[in-house]
Amino acid sequence: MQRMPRPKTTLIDPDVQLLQALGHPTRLSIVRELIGTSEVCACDFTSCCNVQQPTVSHHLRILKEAGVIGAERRGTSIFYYLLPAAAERLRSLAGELVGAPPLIAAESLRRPIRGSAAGRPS
Amino acid sequence: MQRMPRPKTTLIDPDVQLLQALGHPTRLSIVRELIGTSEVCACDFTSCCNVQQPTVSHHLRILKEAGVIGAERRGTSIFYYLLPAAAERLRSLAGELVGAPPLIAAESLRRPIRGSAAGRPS
DNA sequence: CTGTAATATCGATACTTGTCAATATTGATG
DNA sequence: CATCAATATTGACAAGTATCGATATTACAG
Repeated sequence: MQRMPRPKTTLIDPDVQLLQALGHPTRLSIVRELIGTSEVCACDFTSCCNVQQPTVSHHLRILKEAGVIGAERRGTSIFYYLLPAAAERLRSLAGELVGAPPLIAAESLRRPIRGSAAGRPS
Repeated sequence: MQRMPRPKTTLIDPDVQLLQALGHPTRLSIVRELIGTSEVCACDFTSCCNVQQPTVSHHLRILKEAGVIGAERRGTSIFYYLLPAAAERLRSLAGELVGAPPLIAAESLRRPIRGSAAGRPS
């Protein structure tokens, strides 16, 4: 049977893009190198991440397109820095995950929802 | 030329695992379905996410292994719920990204960091 | 204009992930 | 035990991603 080519998802959700950008060991290392510094030269990531220069360049582009980092050229070097908005967006996502527990919690006290007899871990 | 097989990265970093788990449109949809509810039956994700049952099952497993959701079986159904720890960990990551700005910020007020002419470090 | 240094892009390949059909497992019920 | 319903697992394939060598681009110095 012929398999239909899938509809192609075309990632546009910026939240997914942000999480995906951070969800790679090399890229998270890059980001962590940038924490607490004002900027880092692109050439410095080659050593810390154990990958070749084209790979570093590739990851930097992904981080930039996701809005995690910004870049500024100075001479032949390019310096990258963390964008504060990235941390804000991540924090906002974390807040979203918490939802609105207090009001719901009051309602759920009326009857045990998960585990009528057995309890579940909080 | 024969190309050496790469050393195999074997993802162990829990932060990367968390971010990767959330960094997929279907999985983020699943998570968002769970926000504000106490629990959702696995069967309900099939409709909301436009994928087949085995695919839902696969994503639920990934979310569970990343510590994002928990599960409880009741009869033949399995109910999933958000783990509060996931939001905590995400918030903590967001905080990490901010670094320690107050002390650094005071210092960086003395001179413009990314604007002025300067040689590259080290 | 030539050469050099830093970074980006291209092209190929290996690895990883997402998806579904088919099948297995689990739990309830008669 | 037979059967049904819900979920998980398996197996195969498509699509995506990561990586690197080679090469192009960009900026600068002479």
